[in-house]
Amino acid sequence: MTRRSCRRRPEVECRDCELFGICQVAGLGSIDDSLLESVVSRRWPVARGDKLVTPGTPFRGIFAVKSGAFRTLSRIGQRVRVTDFHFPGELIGLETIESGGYIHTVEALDDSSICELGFSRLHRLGPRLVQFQEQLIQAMSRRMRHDQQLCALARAQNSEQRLAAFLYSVATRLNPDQRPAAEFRLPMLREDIADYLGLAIETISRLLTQFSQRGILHLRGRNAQIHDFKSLRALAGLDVLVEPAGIEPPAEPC
Amino acid sequence: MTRRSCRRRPEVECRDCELFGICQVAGLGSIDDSLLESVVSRRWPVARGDKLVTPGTPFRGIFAVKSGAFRTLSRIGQRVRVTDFHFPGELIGLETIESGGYIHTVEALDDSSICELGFSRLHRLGPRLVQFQEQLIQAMSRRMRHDQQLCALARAQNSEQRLAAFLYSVATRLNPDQRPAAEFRLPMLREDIADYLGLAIETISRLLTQFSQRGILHLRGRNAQIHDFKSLRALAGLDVLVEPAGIEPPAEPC
DNA sequence: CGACGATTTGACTCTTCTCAATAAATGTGG
DNA sequence: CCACATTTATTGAGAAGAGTCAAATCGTCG
Repeated sequence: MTRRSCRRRPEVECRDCELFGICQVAGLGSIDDSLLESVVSRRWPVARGDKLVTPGTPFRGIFAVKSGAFRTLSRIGQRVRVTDFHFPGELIGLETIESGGYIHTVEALDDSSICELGFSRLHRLGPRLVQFQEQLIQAMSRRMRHDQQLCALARAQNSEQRLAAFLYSVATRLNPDQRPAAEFRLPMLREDIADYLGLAIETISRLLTQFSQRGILHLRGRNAQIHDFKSLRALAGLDVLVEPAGIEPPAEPC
Repeated sequence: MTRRSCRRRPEVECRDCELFGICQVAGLGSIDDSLLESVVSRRWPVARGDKLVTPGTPFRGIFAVKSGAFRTLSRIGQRVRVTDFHFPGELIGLETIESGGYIHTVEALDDSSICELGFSRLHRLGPRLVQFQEQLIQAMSRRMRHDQQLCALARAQNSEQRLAAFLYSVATRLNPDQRPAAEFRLPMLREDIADYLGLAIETISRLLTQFSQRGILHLRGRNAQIHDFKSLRALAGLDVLVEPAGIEPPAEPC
């Protein structure tokens, strides 16, 4: 295996993938491996810049990012904007199950690889279909909660909080153990971040310089280093006053 | 039937409710009505200001708004903010299926009523469980798509677009036929809107005055009238250039 | 090395927020 | 049903935040 300079292409382990519960139902790692193979297409490579789906692509199944990163482009009125990012272990296409066709574009930000779970082959699961659906419902529910939190942060009052929350989120999602990485590679352009957060690219740049000067984090090109997690969390509005353990909060709003 | 002045309390029809597909599986309107009754608690009244769930409430099932309106309050860091609204026909609690417990507060903005679908009684569906789950997956998928669109609009560059998109969304969601109503009652305070959109309450107020002066819409207290749908859609960034019918868009980003 | 795209920085403008003061609504009790 | 108290909404003025345009660096890749 060749690798260029320090660029590894980390691949998420199946047990850290949102598809895992679903793959397990299909017999992942058991004697029933052939069942899994017949439902999930594993590790399909996607080159940087390639489009996984475009508007009009019919829904055939959901994808799980195995390595790399993707961005979703959506048409908002006359303008095309970045509306989502997808990192290893995350599912793509959940919002399209019902409608039957994609309305946006999903594009690889890096050379990536994905697994695909074909919905047309689900009948092969036979009596395991109920368990499969259960797993899917749980994955969707988890995702909805996550999206809601992210969405709330993206609506935050000021740009500083939005960017801090975004970086914290990316640092966390790029790390298999779901804790923010101290060092990582930002797969998207400043322009993508600006677009996604609804800010000007110059604002992003200035904030990054400022964060760096304050010793919170440092971005050199695409290489990111977080120096002060506590401050970053605070900026992002993620810090919660530590409640005395064991004491239930009263039945008051949040 | 008595009604106070012009204030009806419109109740959504079952066929316009997101729970409908699910209720149908359980035999809504068929000879099997008793099955439905044993799974869905129908038309439970909730007084204005009452909390449907608070942080720590265990998940027992999902709710469907039958009449009235609700808001979701979430703790974002130190601050409690409005993160969602729920109108007749919409489901509440989908993001909590997986985690087992609510982390936010859902509060009635008006006297309202809801149906509850208890998850502990699902086994009574027997062999229909597969169809039930199918319906639930579709409802969740639909909701994810909707939330994504809303979220993208809420991140819009300027306050004018955000507010226009919000009002258009509310006008649509308050109307059973899913087209924006020309006249409706805004169930939430300006403060709720400001909080939800991440804007100052004064900004909301000024924009509303401006919209009114431009003849787009008029808000007197809580009574809203939309005069110019086209302009409102344009402001909200919802206008799409009409593509020549029958011609597929090229495989380009959106 | 050199060219091109990406990012940063500066100067200036426009938008949105904050604080303060009114003005409407809404609710309450007589 | 009216007067008063309270909450909610609007308006104004000045300050801070974020956007725009233009120019200068930085980085990457052939």
